Amino acid sequence: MARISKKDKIFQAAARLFKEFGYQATSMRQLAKEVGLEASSLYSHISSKQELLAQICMSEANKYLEHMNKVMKEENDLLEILKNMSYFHIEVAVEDPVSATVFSDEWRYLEEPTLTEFRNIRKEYESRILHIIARGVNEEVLIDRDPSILFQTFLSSFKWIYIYNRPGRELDKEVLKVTITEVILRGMVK
Amino acid sequence: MARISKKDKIFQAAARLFKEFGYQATSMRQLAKEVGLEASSLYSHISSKQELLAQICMSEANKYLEHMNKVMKEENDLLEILKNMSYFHIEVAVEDPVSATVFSDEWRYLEEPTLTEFRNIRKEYESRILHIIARGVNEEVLIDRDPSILFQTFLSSFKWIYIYNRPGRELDKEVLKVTITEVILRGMVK
DNA sequence: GTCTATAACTTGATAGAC
DNA sequence: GTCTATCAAGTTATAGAC
Repeated sequence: MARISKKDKIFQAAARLFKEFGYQATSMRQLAKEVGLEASSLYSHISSKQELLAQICMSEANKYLEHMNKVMKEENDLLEILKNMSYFHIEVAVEDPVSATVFSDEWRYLEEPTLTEFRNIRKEYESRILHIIARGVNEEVLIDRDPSILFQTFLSSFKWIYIYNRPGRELDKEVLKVTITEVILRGMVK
Repeated sequence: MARISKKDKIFQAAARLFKEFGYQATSMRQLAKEVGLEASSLYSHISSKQELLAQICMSEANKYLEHMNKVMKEENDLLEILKNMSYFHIEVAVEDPVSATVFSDEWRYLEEPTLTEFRNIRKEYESRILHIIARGVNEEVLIDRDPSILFQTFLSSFKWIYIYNRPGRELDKEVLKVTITEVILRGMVK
């Protein structure tokens, strides 16, 4: 007996294809072939192609926000929070590169109302990191530069991992965590 | 009399649409409307949709490689080369965000043989930067960490600019250059 | 060079037999 | 739940009148 349902299989295959070819370039027929069905049979399990993208993006977005909530409750030290966020981003990028890529690159093909919902969650998440960085600048823990620029540079440090880290040239997760976090924090810390 | 040809207008509009909606999601009808023509009339100026993407990506790729060639001839100091590369990436991202986005995000929809050609140019470009960083590690100018990770983190520092820097919230180009370059070099330099 | 008309095909999704 | 058959709409690109 299969431990994962056919519906889950479809979602996993969809994420894989959305990552490899992009949402727009992935057809339902292609997805069906991937899970051993005819295209029409997919609609016994899901309601639309858009539903696939929506669920992948929203569950990923919530994952980041939930982790943030947890960290902010448990940790007060500014640099520890940033370090933790860095580690978490790298952890997700290495452990679930497929969902992370779709979340990062394909969300723009979300339709309303999911698009707005997604944007709101991401904005909430990002504004909290920005706020932490701005605090770091104020408290003279971080260098005295525009917090928005520091924030964007910080976040962009993680965005190459899920693309680069493909089978055959895997980088060690712990080395990635330590190295990237070291570089970006050394760059920003006073 | 128009200073730019209709063909150039088409290419500019195509880049704008490819950036905003993605290559796959942009139709020739949409592009035609943008330049005030019927879709079929576009084919008096260009031979295919693919040609539009190919020219945008290849000319952008060559731009980076040419600049690299120039810098490597004029400059020997390792840190000066990295600083120059950083400035150049930021310059391009601010001055021509449209082409830079298409180059960065839409190249994967290139078809053969252009896809291979594009990959080769990019690989050549990247391997030279990687080589410089590896030299920096060897000569103990940069921190003793995996050069590939330093390289990818370096390059990713610039990838948010053309997305973020939209009309209405422009960041000052010189401030961007100084700040991002400072952060990434402080992080990597011993 | 631009148009209308259309060819040739792919798309997401549905109807209904089994 | 899965299939075959199909729909309606969209796609890139071409043919040929003007």
